[in-house]
Amino acid sequence: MQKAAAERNNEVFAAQLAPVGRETVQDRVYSELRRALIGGLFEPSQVLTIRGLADALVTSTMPVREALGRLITEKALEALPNRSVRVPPITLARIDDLLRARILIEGEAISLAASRMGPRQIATVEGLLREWDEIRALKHKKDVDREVTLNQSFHFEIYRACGSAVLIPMIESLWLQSGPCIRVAIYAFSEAGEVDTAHYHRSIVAALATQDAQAAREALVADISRPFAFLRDKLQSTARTE
Amino acid sequence: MQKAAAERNNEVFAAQLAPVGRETVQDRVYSELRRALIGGLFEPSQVLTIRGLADALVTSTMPVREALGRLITEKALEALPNRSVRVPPITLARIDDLLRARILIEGEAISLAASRMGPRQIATVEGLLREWDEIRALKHKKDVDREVTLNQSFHFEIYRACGSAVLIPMIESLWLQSGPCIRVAIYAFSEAGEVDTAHYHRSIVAALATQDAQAAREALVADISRPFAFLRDKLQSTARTE
DNA sequence: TCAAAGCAAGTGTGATCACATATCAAAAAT
DNA sequence: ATTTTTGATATGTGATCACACTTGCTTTGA
Repeated sequence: MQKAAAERNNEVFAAQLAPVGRETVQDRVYSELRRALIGGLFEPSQVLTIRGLADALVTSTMPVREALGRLITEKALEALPNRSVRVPPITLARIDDLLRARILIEGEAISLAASRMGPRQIATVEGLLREWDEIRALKHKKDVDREVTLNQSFHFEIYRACGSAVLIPMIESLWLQSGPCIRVAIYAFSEAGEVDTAHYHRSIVAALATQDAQAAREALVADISRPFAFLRDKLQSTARTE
Repeated sequence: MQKAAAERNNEVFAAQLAPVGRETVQDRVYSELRRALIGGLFEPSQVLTIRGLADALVTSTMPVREALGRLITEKALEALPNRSVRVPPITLARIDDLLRARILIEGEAISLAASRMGPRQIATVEGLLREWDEIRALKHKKDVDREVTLNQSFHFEIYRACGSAVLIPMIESLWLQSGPCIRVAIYAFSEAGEVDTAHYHRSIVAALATQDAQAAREALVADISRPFAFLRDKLQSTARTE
């Protein structure tokens, strides 16, 4: 029986075929909504409807409602008593709460990663840094989508190295929750004259290269604290404008 | 318009009617599965089927499949490539991973709670401690379900006081993931002659009463580490027996 | 003129059906 | 006797429908 299976596998391997995968529609909807949320494509407090999203994504309601349910349990979306769902509004208490949790968990993750990243992984994140420099040199602005994606790749490439199957999903949940806030902060940055984001990332990489866990943690804290602090100020000054 | 609403409210309040609530079937299924998972009613590696659960819970498949999807995103259940779902198996790496995350996050939560719990909340958890003593004095054993519930109430009564809407759902997810493991540990305890669990809880309460965050954190770490260490030893000695 | 009732469109929830795939045991072939 | 094939059963996924509830606007009545 095992011999037969091995033979069949050889047929496949000989032909150099890659596994085709079986992603469901629900998975695609879920991924798409995640991407939109982390990228801040939805406004805080925006209400989402099942049929509206199903139309926009060109599917039926079924995959959408299940994806929404999953996002609600991750606190990426919020179920109102009306049974409608919206992206959670930004409050001062919430951004402080989110930042504290991110410092705690992402700090621990990068601290673990510091002693586990080989030259191979260091090189990968350095590559991402260079890519960042390139797109910044070329275009002057407005490629914030690309920047958000690159930032995400940079951080998660590091977190993945921490080797914890428990912490990583939690960090993903935290990013999902801070996504809508962060986008607001990014816009605030670009209209306030941007500070050099890459600088923070470079000091993170420097700390990782020398396996200095404490320095890496501190550099990371500085990196993620900045947009939150910015957003906090902005929120306090505008007071109530909705 | 507001006046009219107020009048209607007065009618209701006069009659002393409580809001009736609108819990959906899906919510009930979800809660029930959560309870079962945290209580360790499912075996690690056990496969769950939608139709099987729907029959057991006397509903249709629809609420069950959505509840399962939510539990999968919380890592309380695991989606196999077959598209079937099972409760995650126990491995040494996983219990170490879970324990580390729980120490990190629950430690932070209790540390925050230490400075926020008033005499009111302290009294509540002391009440839970007394309740524990009572059921231990009466029955000699085998009320492990009651004990599990009481343990859960004790911890979450404290965590709720930390005031973080971000950390608490994460802790719930961690309990969901460690539930199946813990039950194994509890059985191991009862056959190995039980150590006094209440002792650890009492030192937690003592630390909280004096608002000593560091002591509370240490006592908590000792409390939650114990079953994991026990389970770890058991797993290593039995080596492979499945 | 304004509040209350009524009506209509929109929305979430749960049930049921159709279909593709997985699983497993029995039968057939080597 | 072992392996392959085959067929029956079980299971997850997505579509569609019926129903209840919400919401906002229009109409009615004072």
